[in-house]
Amino acid sequence: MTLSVTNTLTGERERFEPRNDDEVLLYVCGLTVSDEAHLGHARLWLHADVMHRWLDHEGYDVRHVENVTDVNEKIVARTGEPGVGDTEPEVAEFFTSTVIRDMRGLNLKRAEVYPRVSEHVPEIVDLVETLIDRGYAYESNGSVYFDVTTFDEYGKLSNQDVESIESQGTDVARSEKRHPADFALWKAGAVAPADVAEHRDPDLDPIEEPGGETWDAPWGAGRPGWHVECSAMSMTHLDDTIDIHAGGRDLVFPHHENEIAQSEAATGREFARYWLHVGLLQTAGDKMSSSLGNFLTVDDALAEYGVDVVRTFYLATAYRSEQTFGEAEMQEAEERWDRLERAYDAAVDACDSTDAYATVADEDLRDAVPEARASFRAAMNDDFNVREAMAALLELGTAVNRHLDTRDHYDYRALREAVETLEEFAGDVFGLSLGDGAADGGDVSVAEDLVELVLEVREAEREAGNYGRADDLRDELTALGIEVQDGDEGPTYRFE
RNA sequence: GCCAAGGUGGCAGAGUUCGGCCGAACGCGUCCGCCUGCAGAGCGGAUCAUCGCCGGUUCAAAUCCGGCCCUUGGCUCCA
Repeated sequence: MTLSVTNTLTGERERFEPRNDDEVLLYVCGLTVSDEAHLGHARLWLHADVMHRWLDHEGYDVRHVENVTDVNEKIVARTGEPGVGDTEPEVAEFFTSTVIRDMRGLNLKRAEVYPRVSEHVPEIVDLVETLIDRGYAYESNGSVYFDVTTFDEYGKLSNQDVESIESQGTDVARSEKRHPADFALWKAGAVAPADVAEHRDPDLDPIEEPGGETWDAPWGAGRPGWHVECSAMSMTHLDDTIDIHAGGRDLVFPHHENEIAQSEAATGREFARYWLHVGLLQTAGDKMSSSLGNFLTVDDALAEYGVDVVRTFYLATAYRSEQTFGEAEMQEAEERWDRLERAYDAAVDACDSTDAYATVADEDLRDAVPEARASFRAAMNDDFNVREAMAALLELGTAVNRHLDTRDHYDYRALREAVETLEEFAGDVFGLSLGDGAADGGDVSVAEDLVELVLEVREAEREAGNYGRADDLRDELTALGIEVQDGDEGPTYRFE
């Protein structure tokens, strides 16, 4: 069973064959740290994370690099905001710290490195010089532009002709360019007040002076253009040619198109073998976007739903499709996650119970485990079809529940294999926290003792026929986030 | 206008790469049954889809071909 992926470059599903048999170079286009991350950004992170985890699981050594763009007009636009920072580096550092907090909160596997643009200016300057030397770029008025007419394959990623691409940039920039589709590799000087005005909070004082960091270059002081960073950092930290370059679908043009042009023009080699693009998160018809103001931050979402529900939400849709965010969708995610976790918990409890016998065999459950494993692997290898893979896990959960429901004595071996399968796939590959649901803060053991004490009292009331009192106790526990379930062998409970 | 991605049941959303296992998955919702003092969870069952429209190819199409309609994204900062 081999992995196949949908490559934007060819528009087709292709068998995934990395440059080296056992190593995958993965570059993820990270975000510009000019604001807190929202659920749209997190969707890319989650899918990149699951890809990383799956490749890991399949035995590849994954070298994952994810950039942090800390040089940008929008960051300059926020300088002087109370509590954020006075300079471009301060603002960038502030939001970078929130991004790292969010990534941890989402239980993402760490990338090998999170390179910052501000620390790679020398590499960027080298790249620009190379492009000028090789005749692909030209200096104009202190800025440097990539000449799209010199790169025959320009437009190959987004399937466009150079002539059909409308001109980019401001009037000033256009006047400096030879071809309207040429794009900036280096911008002369600091950021002009006019360039930040549209990003500036109208309640704050407008920025009057040119701002932001500048660096010296052979063409004079200035700032990197907004596409070179990824080329330079990808080649610096990985290689001239990498295996997977992932990003949001909105980056196909111009960002990724320009990355290909500048990288391949500079090295003469293929820049990335597989281009994977994650569909955008929609909210009620529109994409979720900072500029539209219709977003929920990662931090708020984690506080409201918890990491497992948020991850399960993303696992409900294949990465390349668009996904809709809404209250109903989050509730469904909660149900799905609860269902999976309950089945897992039930299987663990059954394994530990005295009804689990080594001599009992349930062929249905024994068959269900390898079936689930095979389905999961097939789904993941089919362009990371996470929803299909989750379906396999949920079906295994149903098989476990059915076994527990219909048998007096449990098949220990089959249950143990089911538990291990869920831990391996739902836990390691999907990054869900099975088995440690109550482990987030507080003195859990005391809490458990107290709950059990309350339940003992409640049982006494039930036996005495005082159901009203018993129901009150249950309601109060529910209000505290403790779900009580009465079964044949007394009550069980779990923390929400 | 140009480029791209989509249009599948009440919702959400797989399946389209390699046509038949799709009489359409998983889940949510609704209804019934089992279980239960009740509830919940679980299990069983039911409900619910002429797979955007029209035409074509084929023994066979959600899946291939052609045309059309609609939605979203990109072409300006954007994951």
